[in-house]
Amino acid sequence: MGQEIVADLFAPLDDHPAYRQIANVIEQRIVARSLRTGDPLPSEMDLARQFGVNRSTIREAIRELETHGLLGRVRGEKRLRVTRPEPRRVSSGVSRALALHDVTFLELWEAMMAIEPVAAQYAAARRTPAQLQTLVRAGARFKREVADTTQAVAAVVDFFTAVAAASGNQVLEISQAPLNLLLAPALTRMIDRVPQARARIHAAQDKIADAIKFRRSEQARTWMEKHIRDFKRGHELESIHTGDSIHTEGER
Amino acid sequence: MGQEIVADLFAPLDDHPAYRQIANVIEQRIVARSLRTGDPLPSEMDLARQFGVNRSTIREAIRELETHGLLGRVRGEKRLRVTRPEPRRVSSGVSRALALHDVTFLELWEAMMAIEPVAAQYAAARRTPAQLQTLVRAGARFKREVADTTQAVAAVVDFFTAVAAASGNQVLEISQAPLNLLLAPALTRMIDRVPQARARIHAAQDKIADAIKFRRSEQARTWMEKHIRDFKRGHELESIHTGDSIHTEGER
DNA sequence: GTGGCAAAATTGTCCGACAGTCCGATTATC
DNA sequence: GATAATCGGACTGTCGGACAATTTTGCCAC
Repeated sequence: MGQEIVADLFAPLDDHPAYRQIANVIEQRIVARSLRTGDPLPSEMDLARQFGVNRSTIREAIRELETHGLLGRVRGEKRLRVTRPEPRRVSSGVSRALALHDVTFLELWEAMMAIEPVAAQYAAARRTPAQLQTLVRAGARFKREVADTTQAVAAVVDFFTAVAAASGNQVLEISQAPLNLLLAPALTRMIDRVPQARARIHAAQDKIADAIKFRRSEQARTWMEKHIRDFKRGHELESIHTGDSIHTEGER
Repeated sequence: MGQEIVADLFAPLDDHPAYRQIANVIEQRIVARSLRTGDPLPSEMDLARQFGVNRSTIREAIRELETHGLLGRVRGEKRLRVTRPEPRRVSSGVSRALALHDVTFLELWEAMMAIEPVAAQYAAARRTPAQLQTLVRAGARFKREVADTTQAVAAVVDFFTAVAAASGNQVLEISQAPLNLLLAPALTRMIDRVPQARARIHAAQDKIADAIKFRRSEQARTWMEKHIRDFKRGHELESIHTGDSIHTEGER
């Protein structure tokens, strides 16, 4: 705590290995749009020649970009091409990170309170018919599958995803996505232990979907707020929670 | 657009290459906490032996996990160890994704409106003295560097980061982080063209910092709202914007 | 232009090698 | 006895070459 803070005279020079440097160079080309989405990447041997390194090195660099979702290949194709990172892919990384950081339910809930109502509000204003439909379908699916916990939880997640997608705001959408994967385990426990949860969720989804359907922004927002608030009450009711972490306990 | 949507009967089996399979296996071990944070990974040759593949293959798998931030090495060390993905690292991936998706300023702004005020509110309630200090420092830095656009913008970003960090909510923090990298370019343009921007930013930061200092949640939230709203006005004033995309135009 | 086919190119994986460096143990020094 | 210098082993980063499987391409016939 009380250690002396002295401005270091020299910054630690971190020598990036070649594969990382190469990855960075290519990445910059992509974000600078010098390589455009859909463009095929030169062959590995070609890249190796251009960068003056071995093919193995190139491959390691490429792996890096591939996992970032900046490179990918269309099914059945061999050549890599520049790809736009899909929200789903990116968000899964975020939620994995959050899970490893042992976020509490309260943290998740607060974030949901911040994002979901706003998303619902904009969704009411901007949803397309198609978006409305997937949203309604998710609601219907929940109603149909109430009995099957796994399915029901998946439907809830889909509902939130649909709302976010309908918001017509990519930033909100991608901000919301990671919350879903965190919500699932918590919701699963809750929905099993709190009897009235299912009914309340169904009712709320109905109201929200209606509001979005009839383009009532304020209502959509308000109902979504109530909906999320309910989650917190449900979680408190569940109350026999062993720990604070959302994360399902790993084995010793 | 109007293409038929039929639920496929069979999912296309994509034969994951070995390096991907291996990456998945190790990743699952990590999220299941069977490999715990800080644990050193076996040597590449050892892993190659265990998985029964060549070291090159192992290396490609490892690259994948390394870029996800699940593996890393402490400076100057050679062996990889299991790491917790840092918010910054993860968020940079998200904002790169968003940048490639050509988010508009409005989208960014709406997301900021959703997240930042809430973060400020919780920050007022929960900030530690240290967090308050870094926050105040960022504000001071802005004041000091108003003349230098680059520095000033960096200070603004730092301010937001500090607020989010002080919120004591990891989910909010990690949700907020990507917004910063998107904000920077937009803010840079704005701050240069709208004369009164700097003064207003400074005033707002002062108010927000004060509210957080004296633990006034509502004030913190309200002032942050005003602050963000100002950005939108600034952006409208700037108005000679060539396109909607935040992204600085890439060359042909 | 279309279809079909063989050749060339490309990817995934393997093997072996070597310099540079980090780590741990051993030995030398105060 | 504690600390500092030294040495060998273990690893990583990178390289070169190789090969099967599969995709892409060029070409020819229709």
